[in-house]
Amino acid sequence: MNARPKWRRRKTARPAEIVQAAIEVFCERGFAAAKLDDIAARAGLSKGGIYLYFDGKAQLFEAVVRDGVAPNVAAALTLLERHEGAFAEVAPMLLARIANVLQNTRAASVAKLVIGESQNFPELARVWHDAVVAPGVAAMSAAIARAQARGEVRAGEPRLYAFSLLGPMVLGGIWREVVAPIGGDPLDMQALAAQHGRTLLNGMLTHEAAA
Amino acid sequence: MNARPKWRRRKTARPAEIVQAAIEVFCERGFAAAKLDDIAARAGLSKGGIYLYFDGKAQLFEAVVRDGVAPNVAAALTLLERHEGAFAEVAPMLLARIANVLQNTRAASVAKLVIGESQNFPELARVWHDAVVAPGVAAMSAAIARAQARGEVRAGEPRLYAFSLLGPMVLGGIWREVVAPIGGDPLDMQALAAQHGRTLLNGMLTHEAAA
Amino acid sequence: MNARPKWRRRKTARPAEIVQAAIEVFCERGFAAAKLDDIAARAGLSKGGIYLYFDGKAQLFEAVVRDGVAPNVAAALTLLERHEGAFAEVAPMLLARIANVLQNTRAASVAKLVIGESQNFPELARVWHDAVVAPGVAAMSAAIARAQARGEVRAGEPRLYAFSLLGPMVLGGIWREVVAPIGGDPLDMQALAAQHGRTLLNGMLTHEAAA
Amino acid sequence: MNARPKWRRRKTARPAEIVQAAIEVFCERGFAAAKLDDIAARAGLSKGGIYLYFDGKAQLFEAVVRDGVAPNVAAALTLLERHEGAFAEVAPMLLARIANVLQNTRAASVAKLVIGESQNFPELARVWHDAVVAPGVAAMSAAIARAQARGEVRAGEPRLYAFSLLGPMVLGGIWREVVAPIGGDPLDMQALAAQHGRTLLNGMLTHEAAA
DNA sequence: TATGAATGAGAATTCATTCAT
DNA sequence: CATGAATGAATTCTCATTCAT
Repeated sequence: MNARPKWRRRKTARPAEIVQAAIEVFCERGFAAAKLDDIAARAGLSKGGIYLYFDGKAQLFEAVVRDGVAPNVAAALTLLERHEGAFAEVAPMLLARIANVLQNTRAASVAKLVIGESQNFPELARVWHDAVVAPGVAAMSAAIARAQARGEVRAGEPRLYAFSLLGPMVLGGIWREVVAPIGGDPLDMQALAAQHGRTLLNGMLTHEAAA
Repeated sequence: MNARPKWRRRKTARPAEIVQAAIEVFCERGFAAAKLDDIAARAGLSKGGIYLYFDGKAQLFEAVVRDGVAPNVAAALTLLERHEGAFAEVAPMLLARIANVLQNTRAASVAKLVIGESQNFPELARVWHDAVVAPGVAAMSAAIARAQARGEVRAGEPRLYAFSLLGPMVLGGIWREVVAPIGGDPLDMQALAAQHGRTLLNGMLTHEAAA
Repeated sequence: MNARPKWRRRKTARPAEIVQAAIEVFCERGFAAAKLDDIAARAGLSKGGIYLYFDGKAQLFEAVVRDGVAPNVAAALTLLERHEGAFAEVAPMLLARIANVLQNTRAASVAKLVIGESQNFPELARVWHDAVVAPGVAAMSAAIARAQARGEVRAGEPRLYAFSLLGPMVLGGIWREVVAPIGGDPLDMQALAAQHGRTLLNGMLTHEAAA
Repeated sequence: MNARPKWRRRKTARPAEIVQAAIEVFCERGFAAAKLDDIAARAGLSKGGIYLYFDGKAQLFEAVVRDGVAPNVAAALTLLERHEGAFAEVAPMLLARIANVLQNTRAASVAKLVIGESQNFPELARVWHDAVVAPGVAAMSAAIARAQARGEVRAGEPRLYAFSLLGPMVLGGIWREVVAPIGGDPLDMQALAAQHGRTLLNGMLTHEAAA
């Protein structure tokens, strides 16, 4: 009677806790199969409590996507834009960082989620596009274009080069998410990043840059 | 009294019609959000009728995956295994073919589906792995290893080379499925295949083979 | 082309075959849980074929009840009415016959069925009442009343005597149907009939008749 | 806006209310024909609400059987086991009590239910057997054997005597459940208990005990 | 804030019945 | 006569959302 209330969590911490729990459950089950009950249980509150912080399942999903990918992308982008060195130096660093993020964060899971639900949540896909995909591809393309202007990279569509560079990492992420869990051969993302970087740069760089 | 029967007897054609309708609906909505009612309506029969041919939603989903991807993969594999020419010739053909399949069939949609539901349907993911992924990667790696043995391709892990080769096409498929529909810049798959093939081969081939 | 039709069963035999199959399935599952598919399969025709002979599930059920009990009751009744000997002779014979019927026919199963579905099928219960129960109790009571008139049986309500006589056999039937199948101690119906007959007659008969 | 809340919080009372409603509906319709909608309506909540307290229809059915019979049986058993008087005194009391229970409770209805569904729910039948039938018959047989040892009851299989004693009451219960509702002659259970007790004891007791 | 009982709209699934063949 | 594909109404069970407490 005299004492401590049952809940001790700071109200400011709650939304983040819920999102964290939601990331886990959505990633494990997908949007439709995720139950608010499960999310609430993992977040340590009641189902109804979620509605104090989010308007509903869809809104919670949006929050998950925003919080789950955007930060990592932002970090990668600054790397790209700020770095002033040769493309042959930046590219491997970027690939290694992507490999690292895909290995150590839920980014791949969340991306998978967005991919799977993009038809059902077009607004969401748009958010993701505007916040993640478009800036990422644009920054990448711009960096490549600058490298071309500097004579480091051969002629060619910068955006398609960006696909060449990023595609294998995406495939690697899918592999880790989907194939490895069901018994497929495991994949060393760092090795992939290294060999792919080496090979692709070898194909992209001009003779002068490669020298 | 004047005419049309409520239904027509179509025993042999039905399963394929249902699977076709199911592919459409599952691809549009995802597994959980797909309603048997919709599938039935598109297939031109009643909801209950589906159960004459399939044991339930999950079984229908399995049929969709089997029928929706495997054939295309099989075709690509034979191309790889049968072709006796130089790797520098086969690779571009293969990429072009993949671009073609991703543009003109539902393979990418179905793949997206499997990726999204692989946790909820591990058996399904396994089927897909055994029928599609493992053979594809294996054939690709083997072809690369043979090319290395012939002195055409530089040293390097064959499987990682396969990822380098296929990854951008996968990314392209995702782009077409997810990004383009919500207003992202459209992507020319053939151009991607061409430029990527050129660039990567440039990086993979030995000096002799490149000559 | 030239020869034997696929079906050889005489059309006159069909209804009985269907009823026979229906008795089995209804007794095993109860009315609601019995599937026409099962009945049809056991009867060796298609589900639709049943409708050539019966108007529907309920009508088939009625036929089952009529055919499943009435004949045995009729036989027992004639025994009761025709026999001119002393009650002390008739009663044990009757009990033995009942024991025999309950052991060797589906009468108990069908009775259980009617008991269970009597609320859902009042007409059915009525048929059963009019054809089986009322005549049986009436004949029994009349025989007892005659025996009382002859000074063989003590004073008392004849109908209640009938309950005393028949009740244990009914209980025995239930035991065999319900308790024995799930591991209850088996019951020797003949022994029950014998001991019960001896004991009850001992209590019913007047001193003169018992002498 | 003027008032009544859509629902009231009644956590502790709910299960009993639901079971009560379920007893009614199951007894009236049988297991298969009983609709959860009806049960919910009678219990005063919505269909989905039942699932807060029971896992499904089958589990609710089990609860009904447990709550519907066991208590009455327990009471009867204690009567049998505790009473120290002569069998000639206990037996009529027991029969009168059974008559009373069958007249005033739903025991007969529930028993009918179990009998009808025993094949479909073997676990249920077993519960009923273990909780009701076996102990009842055992206690009865033991009491009779003790009476035989005291020289009150004639030689004979105690269990068969138990059947002789109880059978007519069971038949009476069936009559009230099945025959009376459809217009059969009503049955006075107390009169049956009295006359049957008198008659059967007359046949069971030894000369000394009868004196 | 927080709870969790209650709701109610849905969806999958079953199966008696019909009817074109 | 017979079939069995097709129907569609009925029913169980689920779960996001609400709201009295």
